[in-house]
Amino acid sequence: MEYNFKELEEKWQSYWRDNNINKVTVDPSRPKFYVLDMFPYPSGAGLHVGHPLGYIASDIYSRFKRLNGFNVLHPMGYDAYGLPAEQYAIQTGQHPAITTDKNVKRYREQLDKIGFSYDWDREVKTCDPHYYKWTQWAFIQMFNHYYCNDEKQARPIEELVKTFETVGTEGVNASCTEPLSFTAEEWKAKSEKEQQAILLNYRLAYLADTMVNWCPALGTVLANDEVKDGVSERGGHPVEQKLMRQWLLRVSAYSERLLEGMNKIDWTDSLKEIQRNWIGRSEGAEMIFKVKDSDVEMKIFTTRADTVFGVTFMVLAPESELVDQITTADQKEAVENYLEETKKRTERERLSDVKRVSGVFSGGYAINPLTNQEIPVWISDYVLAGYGTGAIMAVPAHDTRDFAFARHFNLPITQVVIPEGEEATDTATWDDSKDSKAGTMVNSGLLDGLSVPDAIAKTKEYIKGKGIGAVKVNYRLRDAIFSRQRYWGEPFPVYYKDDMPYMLDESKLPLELPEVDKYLPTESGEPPLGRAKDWKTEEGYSLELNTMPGFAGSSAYYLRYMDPQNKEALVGKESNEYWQDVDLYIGGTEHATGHLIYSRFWNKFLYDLGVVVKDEPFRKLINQGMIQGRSNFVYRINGTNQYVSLNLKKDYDVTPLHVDVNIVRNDILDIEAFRNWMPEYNDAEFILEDGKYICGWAVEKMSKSKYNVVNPDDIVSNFGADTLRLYEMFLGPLEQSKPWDTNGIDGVHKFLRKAWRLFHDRENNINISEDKATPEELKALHTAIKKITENIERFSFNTCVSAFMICVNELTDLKCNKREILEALVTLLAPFAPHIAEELWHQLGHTTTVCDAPWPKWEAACLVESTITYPVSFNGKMRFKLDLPADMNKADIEKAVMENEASQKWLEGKTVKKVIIVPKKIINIVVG
RNA sequence: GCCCGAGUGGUGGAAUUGGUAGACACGCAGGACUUAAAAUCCUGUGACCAUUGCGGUCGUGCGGGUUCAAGUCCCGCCUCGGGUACCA
Repeated sequence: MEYNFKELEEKWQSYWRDNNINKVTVDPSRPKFYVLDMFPYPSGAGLHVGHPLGYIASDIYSRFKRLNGFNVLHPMGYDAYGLPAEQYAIQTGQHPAITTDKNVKRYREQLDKIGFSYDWDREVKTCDPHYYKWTQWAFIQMFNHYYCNDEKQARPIEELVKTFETVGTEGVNASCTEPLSFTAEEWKAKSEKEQQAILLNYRLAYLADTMVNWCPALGTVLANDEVKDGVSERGGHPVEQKLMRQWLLRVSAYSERLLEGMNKIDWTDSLKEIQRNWIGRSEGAEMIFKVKDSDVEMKIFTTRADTVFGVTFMVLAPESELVDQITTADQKEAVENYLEETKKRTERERLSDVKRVSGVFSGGYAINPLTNQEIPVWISDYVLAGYGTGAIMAVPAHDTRDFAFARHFNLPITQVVIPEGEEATDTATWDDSKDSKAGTMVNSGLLDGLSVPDAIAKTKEYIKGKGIGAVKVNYRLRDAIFSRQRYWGEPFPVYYKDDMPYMLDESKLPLELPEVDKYLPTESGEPPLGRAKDWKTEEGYSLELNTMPGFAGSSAYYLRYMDPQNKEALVGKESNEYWQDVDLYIGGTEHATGHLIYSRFWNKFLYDLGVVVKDEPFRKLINQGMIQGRSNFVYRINGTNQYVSLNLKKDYDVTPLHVDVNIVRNDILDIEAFRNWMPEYNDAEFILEDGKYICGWAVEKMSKSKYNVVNPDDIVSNFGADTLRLYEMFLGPLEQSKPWDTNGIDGVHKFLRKAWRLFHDRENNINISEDKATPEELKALHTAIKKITENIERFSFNTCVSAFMICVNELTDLKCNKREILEALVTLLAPFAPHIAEELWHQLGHTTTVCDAPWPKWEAACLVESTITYPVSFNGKMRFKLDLPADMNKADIEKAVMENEASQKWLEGKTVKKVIIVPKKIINIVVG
């Protein structure tokens, strides 16, 4: 066997391991580079061929940077807490730690076979107490800090306490759950418990009664980003709204900084856009509407204060606390019925039923502060309690939802904006609200005749001046619910005294996850930790029963990799100052609104504390595309055990059935393997075409049930890790989603064998010439150096592989076996196919690893052409090619073309209007 | 609905700033070597017309436009993928 990938891959993997080739340490004499893959959750199914796509890309880049003299940090670890292991524990009674351990081992085996250059000494696991100690530590810090809006950073809570003691809330501008106001005397008069309750209103990690997404099937609450389309992202179970006392992180305090920070990071526009939408900044005004015959005031948020003359009713969210205060006696029953009805609707029903208009009149009236008009106050679930103030001014003429509501309940509609090029019309004739982004104001008193932007500005001035409102910026981003009623997660370092939460002393960390007899809630409905024996502090205070969510452990793991063994700190100063931040982060786009927001928040908080030197954790981020499955089908003739080949199926009545893609090659079914696949196919019969059974195919999600899962281990054992690596890259651009189709893999495998043969004679002996390279050979090499270097830098790995193929094809044609050429070629190949490169490098006589070889530089002198093959076009259509000296000037080129025999046919009977010559590119002659 | 992204041969894809559309592979067809197979190598391969040779016409989702020249830029649509959605 000539290229024995199996033998040499095992050999070099153990060489790298035994010689600590991938170990990195802080080394200020060299520039650092930090390449990170998104933390994988080790699932029971193991890796399929889609998972390593990003890992291969990041590994190529890491190795490339190392060859260019960088000290590269390239770690890997596991996001080991999670629901699947716990669900499995509930079913089987097996401790989730055992399941997790098993899965981690399997992941590691699979990863090792692909030849990644991870420094495994830095591996972290979120469920390891040495690791989650620092998750708990960070939580304590958040509890002990609040966010100062003036200084735009987190400050110690003691500072706030001091302010309260001296001046009360006077001058305090802090992020809080609800604005409070008290004097120093009032503060001092409060009990310890009352003071603690007030501080929770400011802490960055706080306990509050809040509406949560409760998932009964999973027995836990979920964060907003864990709910998709009203069902849980994991498992797809229904989710309902429920009021519960929960831990939250005040992520919303950092909204503006999270938004601003995106201007200085190199992420894709689409990903930044997703985050911007999720943060949802909107600039508008808060306005106060007095309620008639009462001292109740309604505060509303609007982005269109200019349309205030078009307000014909007000709407409160059903959960708003003003509902009680505004509802009149005679409407009380109707309102209560409505509240009862809305409460029963689950989140899912509400979402699937968006068009249904519902609501009830409260009986109360508000006064429009600009017109002094009385306007009815309604209650409807189309207004959300969680956004703005939970109350709106309705402008039915210019808002779709308000319009639908007004029509349904027969409320008046007043037009206040005339869109450009239109006339005012009777709103009774409208089918829908009118767009009001641009136009002229009408029916608007002092705003009449103004353009929309002018009117907005004028209204803001007016309400500010009159003290009836204020300019305000609102964010859609909610605080993150941080409690989970589950077992398999980090325990909170929290105990309760007099119903108030207190933090454990840092010296007590880590607070380790206790054993429980079952992984289910207790009979009284408490979370699983309620089953733990002696789950209390030494003093006898009971400990928190909730655990932390999945994103807790993944929010600062990139920092821990910098200094994973540190017992004194999450990350040591020296390590953090050296490694700074992640230079390149590769992972899927599915974390756009979860992990990538939370870890940025977490990092900014640590930055405020002075724990880390960088404000943003991930400098450049690339989203690799998903690898979809490519399913194969056989066609069973209905009612028989007979299967008909793809192109003959139209003559029969057939049912397509998924067939395991691993027994199909180039869409041709291995009939014997099919018969042995499942008992029901043992005596299957086939109708063949050209003696073959051809399968149909389709692109679908890669999943067990579709029998289209391809395992990287199988590819490695059939073709080798180097082939797998090259092929995953060759499939297409990294960012693009594409189906996995093993069909093309022969091409890259053949390429590696061809490359091998450049170095060896027919007897497979190394055969290298020390002669000087010819210009042709140098040109082939330097073209490849240039293309591959530039393409790695712009993450275009698929075109790198083509460049390799072209180079090896050319060198094969030139029968080149010169050291001068081949040594550089091996180095270029090392990031992509490290095993074969290491083998050839050693066969070339080197005794140290190819991982530290110098990256070749391309030389312009080797690339210059003496002649250029010009495409000659007439009226833009290429007609023939013409070889001309590269240094020929325009005039001579024109002369040469005009006199050329091939031109005459196109010039005949025509006049030349114009001749365009772009030197070294193209010649175009315009004739008429 | 709104916001992104993408549509190129039978397939994956290439064409970096407007300059030879289809690189590089897969597949397919034919051939060489071989008792045979595997492996390897060679030739052809966008469509249509012509095929005795040359050759010609069309062609990057659709319809327009700018330009000597458009896959690439502009305008209007269509389809697919992703995100988000009573967010005032």
